[in-house]
Amino acid sequence: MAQKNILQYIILGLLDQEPRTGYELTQDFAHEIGEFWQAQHSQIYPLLARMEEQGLITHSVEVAGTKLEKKRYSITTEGRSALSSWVGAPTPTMATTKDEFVLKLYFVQRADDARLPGMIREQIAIHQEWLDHLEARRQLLFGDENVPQDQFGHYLILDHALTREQQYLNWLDQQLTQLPHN
Amino acid sequence: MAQKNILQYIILGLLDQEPRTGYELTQDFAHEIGEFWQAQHSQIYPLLARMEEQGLITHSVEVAGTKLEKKRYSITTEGRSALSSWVGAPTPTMATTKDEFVLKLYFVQRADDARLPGMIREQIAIHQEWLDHLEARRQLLFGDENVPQDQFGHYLILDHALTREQQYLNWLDQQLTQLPHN
DNA sequence: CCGCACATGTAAAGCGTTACATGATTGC
DNA sequence: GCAATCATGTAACGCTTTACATGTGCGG
Repeated sequence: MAQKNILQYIILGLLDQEPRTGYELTQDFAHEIGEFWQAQHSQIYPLLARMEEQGLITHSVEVAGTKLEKKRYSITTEGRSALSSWVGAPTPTMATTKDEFVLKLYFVQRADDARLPGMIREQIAIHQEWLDHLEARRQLLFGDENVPQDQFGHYLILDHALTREQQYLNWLDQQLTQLPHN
Repeated sequence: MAQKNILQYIILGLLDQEPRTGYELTQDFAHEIGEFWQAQHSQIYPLLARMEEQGLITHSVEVAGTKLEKKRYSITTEGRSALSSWVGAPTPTMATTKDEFVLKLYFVQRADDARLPGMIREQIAIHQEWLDHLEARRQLLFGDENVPQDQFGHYLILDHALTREQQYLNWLDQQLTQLPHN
């Protein structure tokens, strides 16, 4: 019910690239993957335990310093097979976007509403900052490379996120300039 | 916690336009607003009761036929004030997107993966259908009108959704043609 | 030695979907 | 009469976020 544990497959995909600790997975969600899926450590740690029970992953313990134990998880054959059938399966459900700002716009009935310019400018600032972050990230990871053979998937989704943000900003700019007496 | 009951404000916004029954609100989510937020009747009816307890809305009973009682809800002064401060408040959180397809792309490491063309074509079909639906909707609601003074918010978010879908489709098309030996 | 990042968990609560449940109205 | 739609609810379950909780390692 609810949704269908997509998070599990994301974790499998990440562990398929290389073994990781729960903490490192959490970082990935905070940075890399965060454009397309969000998850906190409080969701990740219990899920890792459940996935290990199901035989999708295993872990080995690393000791850092003198005491600190890290659990480094890796994907099993069974896990690799589950990942593969997820990727190969049809994806009939569209992306769901929950955009609070756009909803607020819906309830602004009149084009001359005094709040509109401020609301739009606020969003422009937020999305501009995000776009800058994404561009820096692409530069860092791929430089001026055009279409890398390696890490192709990563390149793809960064490109997707960049295109999306650029379009969102364009749209906001356009709406701002088209407002009455502005 | 979790999220901050945005649904509540959407309902207030809809009731601010005109009084509605729970059933009608459910229809609105299935059609109008469904592009931007989803909600089932099982979430709506309990929330209406809670909102009435809080004094944000009230209802009067209509009898259809001989027995069937409908509860028609309307917004109160208090509700109108809550709605207004929501719209006026900053919206610091960006839209969150959950896109299962793009995630799958992330885990396709190589550009020559045999599954890619099929995966992308499937998404093109889905998004094309959605775009057609949105265009029909704009035509129906606004015809060839350019920027309506009335229903401005509705026009805005429809335009936003259209722009977004168009960009998504462009991106998919571009990726498909740029695949190796294709 | 202090602060920040690293590292791993659990608890509580709300959000959201699917399923269960019931009955009335309307048009054919 | 029968089916589709109108109309209103509850229950169960899983997903997601926020908060609570604890301890180690490392660099300045």
